[in-house]
Amino acid sequence: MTESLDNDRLTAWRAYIEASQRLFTRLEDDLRVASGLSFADYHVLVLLSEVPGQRLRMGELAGRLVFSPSRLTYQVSSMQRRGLVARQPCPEDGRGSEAVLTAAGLLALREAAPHHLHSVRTHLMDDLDDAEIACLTRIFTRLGQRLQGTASAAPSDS
Amino acid sequence: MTESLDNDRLTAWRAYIEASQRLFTRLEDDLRVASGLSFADYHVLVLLSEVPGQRLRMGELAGRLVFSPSRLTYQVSSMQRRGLVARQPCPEDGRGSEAVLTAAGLLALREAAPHHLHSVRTHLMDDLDDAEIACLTRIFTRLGQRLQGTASAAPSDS
DNA sequence: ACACGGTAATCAAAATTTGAACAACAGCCC
DNA sequence: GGGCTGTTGTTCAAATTTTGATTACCGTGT
Repeated sequence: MTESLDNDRLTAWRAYIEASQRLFTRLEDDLRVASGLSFADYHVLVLLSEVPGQRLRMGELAGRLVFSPSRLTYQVSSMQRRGLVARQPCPEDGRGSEAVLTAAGLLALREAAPHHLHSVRTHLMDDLDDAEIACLTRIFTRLGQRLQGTASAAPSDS
Repeated sequence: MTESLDNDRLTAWRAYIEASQRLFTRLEDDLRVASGLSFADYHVLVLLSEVPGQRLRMGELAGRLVFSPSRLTYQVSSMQRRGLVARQPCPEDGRGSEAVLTAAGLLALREAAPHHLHSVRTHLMDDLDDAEIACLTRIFTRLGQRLQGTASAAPSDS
């Protein structure tokens, strides 16, 4: 039973995974140097800034960040300590709580965004032509949607 | 000076990063369930298995894995405990040491590979047509090469 | 041979992440 | 209302990762 990928696909896979690893590392370094934020910090700020009321339920936030619940708790606590977000009990559901963007958080985001976007352009986007952008978008949009639904762990057979 | 990405590029960037995050998480889960190996374990085994003598210097290995030196030390120690690799002093350079693939390690790789490749196919590759494969390869091969050389942290201006 | 500046890897302590167990609450059936 | 059962978040301990020294060794110059 040939479970292996053909050569072209294997090549694609390896290139993708290694370059992505390098890219993420590089972007995170740049971001930390420029603004003292981690990638996760930045991502939280972006998500909160884009939603009406600048607030999000913990679970919702965890889902979008692809974070485990306890990791999110830690992340938000850390940002709370630094004044970037506040934590408030959820009005509609007494169990829940929501993270709210603070003025300081918004400021930090405004401050960091130009550097970060510049970094993304420099390391990735400026090197891609329009066709490649389109291709990238198509592939990963589809992939993202497909991975949303399915549950984890589908061992091939055995 | 508009440092922001145009809309198409921003969309591409977001799709890419979120889907990649999800994909890596999923693949790692699958791999762990199927064979008890972490992604890093697997990657180490692959790299070692492909090189003549099945051995690699610590630094070389760290470079390819995009790991910090001390993380690699920990990783290799862990695999050594489980018998997947051995650690040997480097003949040519008394400072160095090299990780060597053991029989058990090779076996573990042979055992895990079909599951993992199946997983990669299922979650990513089977959904891509030939043009997309080609595009993916082109983009990330180029990116990987470009990121090899450059040093980190290039703050935009300030 | 001996000291010097530089590199490879490890070690110890601090920070982060995971996974299991837990507390507080919602929604529902009786 | 009172008792289940499933959610939502948090907490705690253990495992992992990072950071900053520290050790051992190379190559060079004296």
